[in-house]
Amino acid sequence: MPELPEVEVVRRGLAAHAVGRTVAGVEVLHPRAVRRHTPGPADFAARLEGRTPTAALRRGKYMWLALDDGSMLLAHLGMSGQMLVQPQGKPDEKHLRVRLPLSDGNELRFVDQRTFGHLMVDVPGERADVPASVDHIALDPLDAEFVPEAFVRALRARDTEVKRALLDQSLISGVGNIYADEALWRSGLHGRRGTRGLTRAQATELLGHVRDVMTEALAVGGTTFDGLYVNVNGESGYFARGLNAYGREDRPCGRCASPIVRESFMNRSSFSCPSCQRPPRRSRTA
DNA sequence: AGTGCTACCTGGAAGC
DNA sequence: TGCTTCCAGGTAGCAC
Repeated sequence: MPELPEVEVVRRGLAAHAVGRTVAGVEVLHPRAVRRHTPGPADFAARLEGRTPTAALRRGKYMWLALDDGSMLLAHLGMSGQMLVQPQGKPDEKHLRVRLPLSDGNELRFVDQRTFGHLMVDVPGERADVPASVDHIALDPLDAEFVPEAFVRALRARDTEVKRALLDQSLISGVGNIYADEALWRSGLHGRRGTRGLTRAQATELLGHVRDVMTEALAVGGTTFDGLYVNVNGESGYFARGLNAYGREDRPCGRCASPIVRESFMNRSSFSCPSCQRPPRRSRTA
């Protein structure tokens, strides 16, 4: 499940293996992969063919290739998306959705089992260097322009639950279910705590843990791609190690040994320590 | 305006 | 063994 660190690994791979090559062809094998490109697959292909990426950029979980005509190839990996650079002629992956042969003999492949991810050709939005479709996405905590104090202020001004806020990409981007649970565990906060009840110190500490957990995962994830194979695979690397809460139901908390509990939250699972992360005494909305 | 809920999708795991 | 059901979760769009 790609969150910010995994997407950053892929961005680096694209910077190394796609930038500077010209798109020699476009093959959309599954139309759903370009569903956000509203003019359709044929237009998608026409806008890409002959273009040359000049840079690989990212905000939160979105990444894009800046193209030599000022447009952008925007990609979101969704739940299961992968961007691969493979030699042309190598057998197709089972869930190959889009193929982009490049001028150097390799090809960019978008592989996505669950098809929550997508590609589109976009135009610049409010800022010339960010696609219009990414305008509504907040800066991520690893962005040089991210202002911690502004985030802390915005978080405390929200009237919602703290985990919900962490997952809100218009407040802070790049955080998904896994790193939200990990940052909350490190902070000793239950995800159902209200944002209004957080002190400035608590909010600042939480942000610090978000940054730390992402930075640590990036350091591990960075080892998963080598050579021409640019991989983002949620199962590899960071998944196996370093997680203190996510996916650890019934296993002992690393701080107090209480069994980690799983709760349903926003139609997904939340993992927390019942002792270190006390739930709010009453529902926020009660 | 801001918050919250749900559809979208596939295949491996778990249940019977 | 083979079938059915559950589960994973990021995001847009819509309901309230």
